[in-house]
Amino acid sequence: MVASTSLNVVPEDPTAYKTQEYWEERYKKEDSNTTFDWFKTYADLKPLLNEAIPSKEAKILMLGCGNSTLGEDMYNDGYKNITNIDYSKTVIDNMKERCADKPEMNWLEMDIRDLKFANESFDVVIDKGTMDALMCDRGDVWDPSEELIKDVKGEVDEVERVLKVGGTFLFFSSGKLPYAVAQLDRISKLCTDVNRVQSTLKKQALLAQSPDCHSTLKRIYNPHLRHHVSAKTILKYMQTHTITANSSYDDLNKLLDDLSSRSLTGHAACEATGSFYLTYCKTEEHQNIFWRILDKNLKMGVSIKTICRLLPMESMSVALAASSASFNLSDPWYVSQKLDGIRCITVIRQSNAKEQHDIQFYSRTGRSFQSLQKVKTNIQKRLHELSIKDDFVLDGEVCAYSSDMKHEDFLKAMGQVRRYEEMENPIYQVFDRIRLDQFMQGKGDQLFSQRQKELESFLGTESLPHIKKVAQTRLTSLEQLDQLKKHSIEKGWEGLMLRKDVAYEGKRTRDLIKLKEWVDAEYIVKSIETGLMRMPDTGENKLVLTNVNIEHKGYPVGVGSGFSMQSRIDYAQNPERIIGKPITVRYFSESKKENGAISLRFPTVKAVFEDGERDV
DNA sequence: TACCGACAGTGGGGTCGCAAT
DNA sequence: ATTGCGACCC
DNA sequence: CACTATCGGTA
Repeated sequence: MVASTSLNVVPEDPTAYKTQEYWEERYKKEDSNTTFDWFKTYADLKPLLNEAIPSKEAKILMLGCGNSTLGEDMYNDGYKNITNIDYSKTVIDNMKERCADKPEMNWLEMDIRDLKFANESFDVVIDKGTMDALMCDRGDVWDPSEELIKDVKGEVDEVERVLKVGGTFLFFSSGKLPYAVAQLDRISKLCTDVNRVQSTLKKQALLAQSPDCHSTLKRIYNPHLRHHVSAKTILKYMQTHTITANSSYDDLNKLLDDLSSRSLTGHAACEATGSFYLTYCKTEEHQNIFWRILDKNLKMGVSIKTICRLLPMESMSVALAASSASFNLSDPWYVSQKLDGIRCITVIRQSNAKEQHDIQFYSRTGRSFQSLQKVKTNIQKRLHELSIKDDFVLDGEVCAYSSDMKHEDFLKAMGQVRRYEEMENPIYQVFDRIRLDQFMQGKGDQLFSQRQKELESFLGTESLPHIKKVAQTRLTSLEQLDQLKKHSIEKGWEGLMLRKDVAYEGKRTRDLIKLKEWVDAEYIVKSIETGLMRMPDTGENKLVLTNVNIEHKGYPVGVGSGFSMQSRIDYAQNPERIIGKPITVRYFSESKKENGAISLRFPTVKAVFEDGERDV
């Protein structure tokens, strides 16, 4: 006998499985010796059947037998009294012939919704995958059509009628959910499991145990694949537009890919996403997980770092400074100006193709900058002059300057660096040079002083346009540091950077320290805002204070950083304990927008004075 | 045991691109 | 031309 | 950017 390979018999339209025409055609085309089983063979089911049908003498009715071997296998197992029905004449004829050596078996052409048997004439009725075929309605198994309900009810009613009192209906279903629902279901369950455990090791173990979810997890946590639309936007859109539950997507990942690649934007994105939601998210569980996936926020205490350990993916990490630390002067330290610009990592690859070098600029988080053509041209020129062989990375800050060229203008830099057009007058202030392989590894072997020498030799003695080396001062005494601090304030610098003379490390480290002057001031809390936050200990969401609103020189400023979780909870429950009360806010400086509006840069709460007592 | 680095998750001001209005 | 949102700089 | 809180390994 030949087992049919499903490929050549799978219909283009899956709803065909419920039609008589499809099966008749299929059985006609196939060799009469072909067998086909949707799922599970007799060997799988034997223990179950033996338990459910203890008597070999039982009178058995097989609904929609098709060319399955189930009937024959049962016969060979001792169940002789089997009546097989199917609504395809072809298959019944074929089967009669095939089982000519099994005289006790009956083969009848019949519709399962209209049985021609007397009431109470069978001990056992078996349906294996037949109702599944009946239910092959495209899309929505949770909102079936009238017709489907009628068909299913027809079968069940008939079974009930022909079964003896106390008889058995054995119903085998593949229970297959639409693929997208199964995807959501898997992730949702994994998510609740992972959220429940606190230990990061246990979280990792659980994630490792669900390989089915890995492809989706990988794309959700990939920081370079953004969805460009949020749950909030879709929900809002659905309130003002009618969306039908007939999604053309059957794979969650495909929808997300189309959102990421901007194949879907604007209303089309809302339409497709909303439709997917209505089609597949029928339970609260599935709805929740869908929004979380869309927002790339699974809320289970796992983020990119943990996912990367399990499912390695390309990510860039750079050296970052700690905000303050005690440092031992016996170690060699270098001091330099802290520049108020935008971090820029330049990757320089010496391509084999003669004259051209590959030069790419990246932000601190690995997004590439396209606006630094002027810097690129000058690096290119320098590379020509030197004919350097190895690949390396320049690390520095892209700055824009005020008209007098005395101060960095951060907002001006922001307005130009991340655009597609060329930046007018970028000044790339370089403070480090790392060999590419070491940068990629996030760990090097050259000391900072050695890297500085290489940087100097690359940049040369005469100054290049648009590129400068940041001046480093070797620190010899604490008095010198105080002097430098004073100098920094006089010059109006953002602050100072302290560097230990150590090997490169692509992470936040205390070998690199930033020193800034902060301003403390008191304000009256005008109002508060509340929202949901995930409690780090339990993983539950609670209503808490998210931020307070104050007024600085008549302009509104929000402050949200600095509160402990407990005080957030307390103030959300008792707003009167903070509204109208004075608070201490620490900030870096005032900020001025083009329209003259004033605000505060990096504001944080330091103290709350509720009726004389201080608390945060 | 007490400390500390790595992670996750929360908040601020401000700018751009993009699509809708 | 303006508005609102998402993403991403600090 | 600043900040809080937790886990898990190390001093």
